[in-house]
Amino acid sequence: MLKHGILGLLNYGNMTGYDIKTVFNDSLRHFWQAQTSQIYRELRVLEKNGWIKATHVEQESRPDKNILSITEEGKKELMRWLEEDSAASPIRNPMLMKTFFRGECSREENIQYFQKLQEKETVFPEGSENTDRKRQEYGNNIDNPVRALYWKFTSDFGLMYDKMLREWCMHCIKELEVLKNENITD
Amino acid sequence: MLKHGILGLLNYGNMTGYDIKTVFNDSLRHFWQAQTSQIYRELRVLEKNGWIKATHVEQESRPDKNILSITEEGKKELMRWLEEDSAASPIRNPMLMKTFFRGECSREENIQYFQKLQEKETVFPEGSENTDRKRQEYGNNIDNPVRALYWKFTSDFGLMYDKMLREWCMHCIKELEVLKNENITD
DNA sequence: TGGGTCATGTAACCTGTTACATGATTAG
DNA sequence: CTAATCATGTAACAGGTTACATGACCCA
Repeated sequence: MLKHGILGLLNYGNMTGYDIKTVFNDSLRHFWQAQTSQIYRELRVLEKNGWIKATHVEQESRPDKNILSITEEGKKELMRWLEEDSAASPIRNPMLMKTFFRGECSREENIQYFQKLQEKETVFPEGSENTDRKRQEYGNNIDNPVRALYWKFTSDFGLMYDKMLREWCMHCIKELEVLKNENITD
Repeated sequence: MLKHGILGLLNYGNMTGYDIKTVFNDSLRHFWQAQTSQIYRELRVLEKNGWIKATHVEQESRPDKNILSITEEGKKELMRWLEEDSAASPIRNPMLMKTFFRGECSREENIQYFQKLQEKETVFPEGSENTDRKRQEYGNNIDNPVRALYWKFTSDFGLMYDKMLREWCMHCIKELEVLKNENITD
């Protein structure tokens, strides 16, 4: 997956490994994160597959860099991946795993637990005003309007997810509050 | 994460590795999936940590089995994990990764793409009637009402997620349809 | 007679995390 | 003076996937 993400970014234009890391961890962090160590490892594989090529550039006031560019083979592979009918994403949600077993803790503790969750497990923890500003900035920075639209789609998903998460937390809290009133003895 | 999930299940009662696999892949599949190979590997680690112990039971008409049970140390570790203020789940969404780069495909293809997504990427692909029935069955099968409630919470999350996913897909399709009408030339 | 269930695993591989390592320049 | 930025990685480990392997019993 990361392989094809990197390929997609290099299809937008040439970059260094450092640039790729920056784009993932700044602009795309609402759907993917990647460590530097993993990026450089995948880059080696991509190069071995003939999907990208590296051009070494010497610099004076900065460390030397490798400028990566996508090859024709790489573009083919990118399109193959995009059009391929991929399997559904595997379901594995650490937050729900813990929630499931939280029945072992007291109801009061769990009301607090859900209150914290709705702040902590959000895609955009910065608050909606801040997120709106970042969204506008990013939209203006992309020259290609179609690409800007698809970025917005992924970002919309994040906003809708966060809204749903808050609603779910409030729903769980409400059910726990009902229990409280029904049953005086905890 | 899987380690503590297994610990949580063994806290409910003794089980074999096979039972654990069945519970994960049947009743808990809406938030976690695990391969047999991984389960048996983790069981060895849990035993090495002294959190569970195994009792070998010989059988005649069935293969011998190892009945796993949680130790006092294991219960402590389970509670430590439950109460620990865990980090937010890492954000890594393969579906959004592909969506982001789908700008490279035609608008028509992408309308179809989103139409498929809302069926394919759901937590409960069986349809809501079927899911409702399974939810009731499961709820009735758990003798402990608190545990049944927390199972329902995780299952509610799945239903709300699926609803949100469908809304998001429809939202994206709508925006693509608007583009169609604005711009006659694709 | 063929497929599902019970029951155990191993081996190789791929993906992601954590910690470490270097080092100059530049902005506050 | 200190922190951030640019720029590259390695090593070890943890977690998850895929493929393989065995074998009896039971039900249709």
